[in-house]
This record gives sequence, structure tokens and C-alpha cells, in this order.
Amino acid sequence: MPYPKGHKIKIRGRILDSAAQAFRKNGIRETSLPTIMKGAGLTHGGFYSHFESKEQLIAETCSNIVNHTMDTLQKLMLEENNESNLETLLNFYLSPHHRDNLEVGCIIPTLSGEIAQSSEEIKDIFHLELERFIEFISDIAECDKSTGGVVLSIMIGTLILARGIKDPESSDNILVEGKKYAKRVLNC
Amino acid sequence: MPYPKGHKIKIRGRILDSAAQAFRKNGIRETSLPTIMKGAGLTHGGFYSHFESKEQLIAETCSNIVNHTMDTLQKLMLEENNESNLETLLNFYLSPHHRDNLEVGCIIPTLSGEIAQSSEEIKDIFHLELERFIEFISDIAECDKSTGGVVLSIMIGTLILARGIKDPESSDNILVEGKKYAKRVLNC
DNA sequence: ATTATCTATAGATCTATAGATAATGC
DNA sequence: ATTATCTATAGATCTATAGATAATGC
Repeated sequence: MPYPKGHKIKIRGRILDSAAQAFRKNGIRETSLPTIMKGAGLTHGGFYSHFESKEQLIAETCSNIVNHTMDTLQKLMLEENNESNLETLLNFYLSPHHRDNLEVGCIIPTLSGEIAQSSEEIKDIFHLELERFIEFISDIAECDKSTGGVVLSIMIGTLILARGIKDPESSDNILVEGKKYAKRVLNC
Repeated sequence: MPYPKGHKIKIRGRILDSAAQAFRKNGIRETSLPTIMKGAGLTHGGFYSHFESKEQLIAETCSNIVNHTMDTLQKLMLEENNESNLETLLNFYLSPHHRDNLEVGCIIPTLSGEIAQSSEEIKDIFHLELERFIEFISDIAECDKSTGGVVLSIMIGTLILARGIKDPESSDNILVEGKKYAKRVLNC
């Protein structure tokens, strides 16, 4: 067996990570395969030995990003601190850091628009991930899925608005207000 | 003077309208100039006698869409009915019709992601339009801009979520819940 | 006669592929 | 010896431009 065991799967992961960053920063269609492969330290010719098409890469990347966001939140909630899980969730999602770093953040505010204009296959995958995310939030907030949806709506809308407002003080204030009303929805 | 007076400015408007629809439906970068010109009943060669570049068209189109959304709302509010202006706003924005027709709806849920990945010029224009829209809402809801921002956040997030959920009943429910909580923010 | 639109095309870039080359374990 | 990556390129499509053609008011 040439090349170390697991070499290929490791490279595949690097391509997925590169795509995940580039998609969120510059958009899915704007990001070319050569750019993605360069981000993984490769040339573009080898792409098709890892993926069938750009479409397949997009589908996998979308799921990965949602998983990664939920993993990050899980880890934060396991850390020793005096916050409730809900506060940890809101403090992470509606933080200046999340607002200012598109490339490592939640997929919904950055790519939902582009996904809504994509193929049915991609939309179906996004739909499932969205439902998983609502359930995840409902668990954390100890509420029904309907209320969890309202909380997520506030999270998404607040982040988009904060990203669109340039004045740092106003933008920070939007994040704080969003947090306040998300808690109010849950009566806490 | 060849061609009727005002002919060119009328054609220019048709190009802008065609772009506005295509951008919201398929994305800004995904929409080519030939497609836009075809939508206006023209061939692509004439584009540059109306606009300096695609960038300039994008900038103008973004402003136009926000203006058009506010015009539509103004007209709806002037109509004879028994709703408050706030109810008219929310009933329009969080309606199944708005959810299902990207190409004629608000620019924020459809294009804010792509705009955040665009040039500084486009981002600056979007920023100004966003502030105008917040002021517009604050006037309607008779609240301060900070609270108006929260209402807009809920509107944006709710629409995005409703568009991502395929089951019609669940999606409708998200719209209803969003409306309810937007009103609760304003204590009415 | 004058202006707007159309045809044709240059140069760049994209996805996808084919075949050559490089990198490893046996 | 075998597998992964690289080089090179085909075919399509994009923005932008140049020059020919069509459409109107005088």
C-alpha cells in the first residue's frame, strides 16, 4: 500500500475544511476549485479523485459546517463556568467575534441566501440541517421546537443586522439587544 | 433627436428591474449581463451604453430594491383597512407570499450574505439602506431605532427560517410565531 | 442625421478530464 | 508496484469592447 494509511482521507478532510472557510468568506459559486485546492495545499487537477463534482463537495461541506458549529457549542457548554447553556449559546452566537469572522461562523447567515438559489439536492440537505439545529437549540433552551425556532430567528436576524451596521458601537448594541430579547422569549 | 424623448431612461429602468428580479432569484454573481439584458428584451452588447460596469448596476439595483420594498409598504399602509401600520408591515413581510417569491421580496434575506462578501462600495451602500430601513420601521412601530432593529432582526430571521423549512404547516407556523414575538417586543 | 442596439469577438476564468510524474510501502 | 498528485488542456461561459446595423425625429 503506497502512501501512509489514512493519507487520502486526511487530504479529503483538508479539502473540505478549505472549502468550508472559502465558501463562508467569499460565497459558494464565487469560490473556484483551484482556490479550494490551493487552500488545502494541492493543485486543482487532483480534485476529482476525492469528489465526484463540485456539487457533491458543496453538499458535504454544508453538513460539515453545521456539525462543526454544534460541536463548538457542545464543547463550550462542557467547560467549567457559571453560565447556563442558553447563555453560552447566545454569548457565542451573538458575539463580536462571530460577527467579525464569517469564515469560521454559522452557515445560516452567510450562505442561506445562496443555498435558497441552489439545486433541490442542496436545499434538501440544508433543510435537514436547519431542523437539527432547531432541535439542538430547543434542547439547550428547554423549550418546544416552535419556541426554539423563534430563538434561532432572533439569532440569525441579529447577526445579519449587526454585520450590516458599520458603526462598532451601534453594531455591538444590536448584539446586546438581540440577546436580551432572545432571553425574553424564553422568560429568563 | 432620434428615438422618443425619455426612451433611453425607460430602457435603463427596464434593465434595472430585470437585474433586481434576477439577482434576488438567482444571486448577483450567478446572474450574467446577457441574462439581465435578455430579461429587459435586449442583447448584451448594449449594456455599456447604459452602465459603466456590472458593479455600478449592482450598486444601483441594491438601492432600488430597498426603495421598492418601502414604497410597497407605504402604499399598503395608505389603503383603507382596519389594521395598524405595524400589523400591515408584519403581515406583508411575514406572509407566505413573501416567503415564496424571492424575486420580488426584501433584499436582506436573499442578498445580505452575498453583499457581505462583496466590495467595500457595495457594502457601504447596503449599510446605508439598512439604516434607512430600520428608521422606516421605527417610525411605523413608533419606537426607538434600537427596538426597531430588534423588530427587523426578527423579521429577517423568521423569513430565512420559514424559507428553509419545507413542510408548509411548520413553515407557516414559523411565520405566525415570528409575528407574535415581534409584536411582543413592542408590547402590543 | 443621429442615436441606440446588435453582432462578433478578445481575453480571462470556470468545471472537468486525460495522461504524465512523483511519492510511498512492500 | 501502486496510488496520489501535477501539468496541460478542452469546452463553456463571463465581462467588456469595437464596429456594423437598425430605428427614429427633423
